[in-house]
Amino acid sequence: MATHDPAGASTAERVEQAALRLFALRGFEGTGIRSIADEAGITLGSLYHYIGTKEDLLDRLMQKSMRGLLDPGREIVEATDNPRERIVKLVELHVRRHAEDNLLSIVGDAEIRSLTPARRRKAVALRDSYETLWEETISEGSRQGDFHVPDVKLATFALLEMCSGVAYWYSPNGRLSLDAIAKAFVEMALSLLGVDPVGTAPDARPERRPRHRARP
Amino acid sequence: MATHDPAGASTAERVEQAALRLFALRGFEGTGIRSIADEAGITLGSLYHYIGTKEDLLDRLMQKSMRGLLDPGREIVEATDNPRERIVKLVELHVRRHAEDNLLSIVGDAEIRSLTPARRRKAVALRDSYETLWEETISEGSRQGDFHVPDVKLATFALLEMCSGVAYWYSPNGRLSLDAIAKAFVEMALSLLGVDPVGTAPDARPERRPRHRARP
DNA sequence: AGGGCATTCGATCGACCGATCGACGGACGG
DNA sequence: CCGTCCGTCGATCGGTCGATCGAATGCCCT
Repeated sequence: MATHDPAGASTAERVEQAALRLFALRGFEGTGIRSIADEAGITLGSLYHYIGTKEDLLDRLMQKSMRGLLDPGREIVEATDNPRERIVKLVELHVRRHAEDNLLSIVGDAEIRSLTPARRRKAVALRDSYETLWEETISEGSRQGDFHVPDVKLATFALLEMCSGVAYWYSPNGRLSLDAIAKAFVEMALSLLGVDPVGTAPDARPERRPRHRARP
Repeated sequence: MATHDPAGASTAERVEQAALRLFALRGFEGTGIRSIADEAGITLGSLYHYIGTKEDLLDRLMQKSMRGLLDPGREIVEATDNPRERIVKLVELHVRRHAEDNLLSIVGDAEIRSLTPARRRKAVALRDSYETLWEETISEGSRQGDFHVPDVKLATFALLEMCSGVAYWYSPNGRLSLDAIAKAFVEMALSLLGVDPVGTAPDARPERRPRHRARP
């Protein structure tokens, strides 16, 4: 029942985790089905009682990866009016998922190309929907004068890409806690968006430090 | 002599370009040597008069990709004192190369994992050297009070990643010119770094617009 | 105790993988 | 006019790929 790699995981869960590790490490094409079976501790014949084809397995991981971003992303957009608050929550979501589920995120981001056309189209559609959440938020924020970016689409791509990179270097044993990392990325994102340092919170927080740039 | 895919390219050049296209599109492991031969317009047997092994071919592309960033990057660092000017030039270099040589950049960024350990170590060392140029620039800029970032290393990763993303969507026929894209990324990078809007150039340019501007 | 079913296994399939080889050919220098 | 040699080719190597199948096993429910 536990979703996070319990010691006594079922075989199906071990298979999925094994595939995830290997796909993230060596890529889909670079991973043989025998390696997956080995990593899961079963034989090749047994493996095929859990996966349909190798691509079915990838497709399921892919869906899981994108759903884990798109669904909470939509909730955020529906629940938040203010573009500034929205982008803060979107960045936090994106960074946290790319850190906590870094393997799934790597596969989701990098292996779209390994899907056959029909499935790739669906995956691309999901990704586009997710990116649209960001783009509309940034566009709205620019329209309202909260954000100041040279180009909405470029800012969207830049922001998404910079947050996705977390998946490639995050380690739970690293120098910074995930909270600290998320906070830093929110700060950098707002800065990139040209958000006026003063003022999201209407209730004035007196302890706010100068954030960036001490304007003399 | 032309370096950019002349119509009458030599066979060796056609082979390299073919491999580059395919590695960038399908990945190293996802590309068969027969596909490379086909794409280059020769037979499999002939192919092996130009490449050593498939990995030799990748390694050469890899070196080319990293050298194309590291060498000019070092020149910039040596020629520029001011961290602000330095980072502007580094961003321009990185974005321009990831756009103009997007296939080579994609392969260089994504296929390090496909190299065997000895070669991978060398490639990683080159990449680390390049990233150090950025990190030291950002660190120095922070020390001098020009930049204001939550964390130097996080800012380095964020900046590099956001600029690398250009390789995946740039098209010479796109909505924006490469000059415009580079300019926008410089602007976003400086904003992310919390650079004070006023004043890089000591010689006061009167026509400087309000940086982020509200477009009428 | 026994029936039924999910799970596992080893053997095996044809296709494709990266890589090698000897033969052919034609352009060019002597 | 002939020998040399670089580039090209088709054939072929052993190995690995993804995928399938029937038989054996273990477990649960009745």
